[in-house]
Amino acid sequence: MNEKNILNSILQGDCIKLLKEIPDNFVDLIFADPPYYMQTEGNLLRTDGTIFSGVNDEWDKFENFEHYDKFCYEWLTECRRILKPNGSIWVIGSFQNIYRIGKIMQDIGYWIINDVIWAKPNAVPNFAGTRFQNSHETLLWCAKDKKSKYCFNYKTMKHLNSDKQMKSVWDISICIGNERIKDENGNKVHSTQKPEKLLYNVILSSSKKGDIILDPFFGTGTTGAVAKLLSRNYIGIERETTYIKYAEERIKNVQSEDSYLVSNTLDVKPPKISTKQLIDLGFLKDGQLLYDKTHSKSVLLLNDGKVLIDNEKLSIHKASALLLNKVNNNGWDFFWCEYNNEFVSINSLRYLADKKGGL
Amino acid sequence: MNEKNILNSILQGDCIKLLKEIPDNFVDLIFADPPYYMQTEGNLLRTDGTIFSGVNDEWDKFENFEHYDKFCYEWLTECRRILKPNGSIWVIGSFQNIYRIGKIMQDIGYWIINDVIWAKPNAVPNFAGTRFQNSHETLLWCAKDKKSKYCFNYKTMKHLNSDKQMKSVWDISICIGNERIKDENGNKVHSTQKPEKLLYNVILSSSKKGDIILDPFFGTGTTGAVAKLLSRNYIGIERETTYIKYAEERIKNVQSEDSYLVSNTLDVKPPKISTKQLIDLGFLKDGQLLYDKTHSKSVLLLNDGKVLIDNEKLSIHKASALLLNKVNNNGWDFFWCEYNNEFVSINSLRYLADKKGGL
DNA sequence: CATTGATATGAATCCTACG
DNA sequence: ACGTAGGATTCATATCAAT
Repeated sequence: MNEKNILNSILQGDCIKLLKEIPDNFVDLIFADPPYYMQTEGNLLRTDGTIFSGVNDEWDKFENFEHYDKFCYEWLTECRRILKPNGSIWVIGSFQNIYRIGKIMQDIGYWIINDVIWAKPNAVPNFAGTRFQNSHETLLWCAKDKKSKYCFNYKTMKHLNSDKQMKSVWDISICIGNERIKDENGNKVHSTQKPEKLLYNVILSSSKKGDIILDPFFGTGTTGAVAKLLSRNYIGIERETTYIKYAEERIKNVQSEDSYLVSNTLDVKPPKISTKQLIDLGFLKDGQLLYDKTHSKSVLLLNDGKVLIDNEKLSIHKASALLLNKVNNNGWDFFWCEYNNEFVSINSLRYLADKKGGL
Repeated sequence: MNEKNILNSILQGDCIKLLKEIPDNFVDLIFADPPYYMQTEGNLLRTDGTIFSGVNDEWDKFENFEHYDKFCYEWLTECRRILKPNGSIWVIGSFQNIYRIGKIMQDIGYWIINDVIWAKPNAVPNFAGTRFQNSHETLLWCAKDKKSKYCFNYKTMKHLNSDKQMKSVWDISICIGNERIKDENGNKVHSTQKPEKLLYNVILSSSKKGDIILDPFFGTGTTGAVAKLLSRNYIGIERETTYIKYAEERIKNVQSEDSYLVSNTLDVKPPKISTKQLIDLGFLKDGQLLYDKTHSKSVLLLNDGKVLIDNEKLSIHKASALLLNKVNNNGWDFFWCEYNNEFVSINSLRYLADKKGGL
């Protein structure tokens, strides 16, 4: 398999067979929406007598749990091999299958980072009044192993959530309206198309611009469409010709965004430049005062980059924590100073130094 | 074991050993809050330097998944034996353990009715910003097997939810404030005490007044307290003397409610009396007219309890459906008639006939 | 054009007692 | 076990027709 040619393309054929052809440690992120093995029987009638058209596809039929487990064990094992050491994987499912999936993933060696609940405000009701309305699905987000340094764009997601850290429960509507792909007769092309907002959260939170994202159950290509939107690369695997046809047309029409969200600017680490280096480069001066943002407290900067406070020599971090009556704090955001007649944060001087290539 | 003496008491000792002593098909409902096997290491520090006091109890320690699985397989197997054929079981867990529990339950033969998400509006935040805030736990609600006629008080729960059918996602605050049991030093007695509102939903939805409820991990007795409140019987199993002491004191102080909720009045089936029987008993008369509630449409009642509409002889259900342009409908609620100079629903006549003991 | 109301539909383990 | 008849059940949203 040519490793470059498969980027941003859909491989047609059997999922496990094609996964086996992809090299080790190749992708940054995997999103998998496997068959749920729903085990429904007969028709479900609404109270008005119409038939509810749910999932009745051949691809969702298995003989029993044993066969389903074996299938999942195999594709999940291949996915783990393909995943880069610091990559991560999302798998979506419902109560019919997700407990089997989760147990298998833990056994294989995946490390669960979160289980995320997709809460649907407009889920299908329970027509017969026989149980609680099943109004959610579950996503498992896992690292390749416990030690892996997976990607999580914490600040980006916090920013998207009104500056509160994002929770493990996501309220997202099901895929309906214009977003739902229909054929020439107006029938839905895929019985389980996922909403783009769901993939938007998944991809934006756990990958970087330019990353490679694999979807082994590509369907009508929601993963590919959102990957392109967010300037990530995708690899799709899908068996059905019809799904592929609609997916390709759909992705072709997507325009890539270019925004601070796409680049995860909020989560990009600041340049690694120390206070000592800022002194050496002339952005700070030995003996000057550093202030808090309100200009009400000050400390003295020493020539080794530490600061003097209450006759103690401390790092900017410990000093700011002391002033805030905390144990730890980020001094880069706390301390401000005069620079070229402006009052700026010392953190901004790091970006300035980095930009000027003084290092 | 004396079967009557264990009602509304706490059995002290090893969970599996004590479960083995309980007879087959003995309880109506089980609520289980087993150890989660959290696998946490070291201390978690808040940014203010204080230590977050999570679960660090001996009872949550296991050597590995294999040991944990074996433990769960055993207590879940005993619970299934103890459950009445139409009984059901709730198990609560988090992502660390619930996937193992769910898979084991399916393998044993339990049939998942719902998985319910307990969404916590006031969950512990993620202090390190390394993942999504883990703001939910998962409950598995299962029948003894696929064919079992489990109890679900659909209308009661719908009533509690502003007359919309209750969803699989429940917003409930974690157990804090006065509800949280503290020792004489003000420290929490149990590290994972569950909120009573959670047990209230569990017990009210899936049991009847007077039922027997078993909790094999009784802790400080939330299940017992809510069972007593709702006039159900409980059996607790707990190893720790301290927990038992607080649980007994707590339950002693609970006053049983007596309300239509406790009795699940909304879900009590109406008396099984047919229209034919109502005619025979004199509550309805052959040849009289039945109307819709607005008195705008009428059908003729025949001597066999069926009605005449458009020259067709139909059951009250099919006739009402026809008038509503539906396939099925409940005729008892649809049709009204004159009775003792009052305009009443024919359903109310069933209750009247039942009350008068005419049958 | 704005508003109202009828209709359609979505990953669903969707009835029960009796003969 | 299986068929049959009786009886009990739906929420949010999009679309489109009607006013």
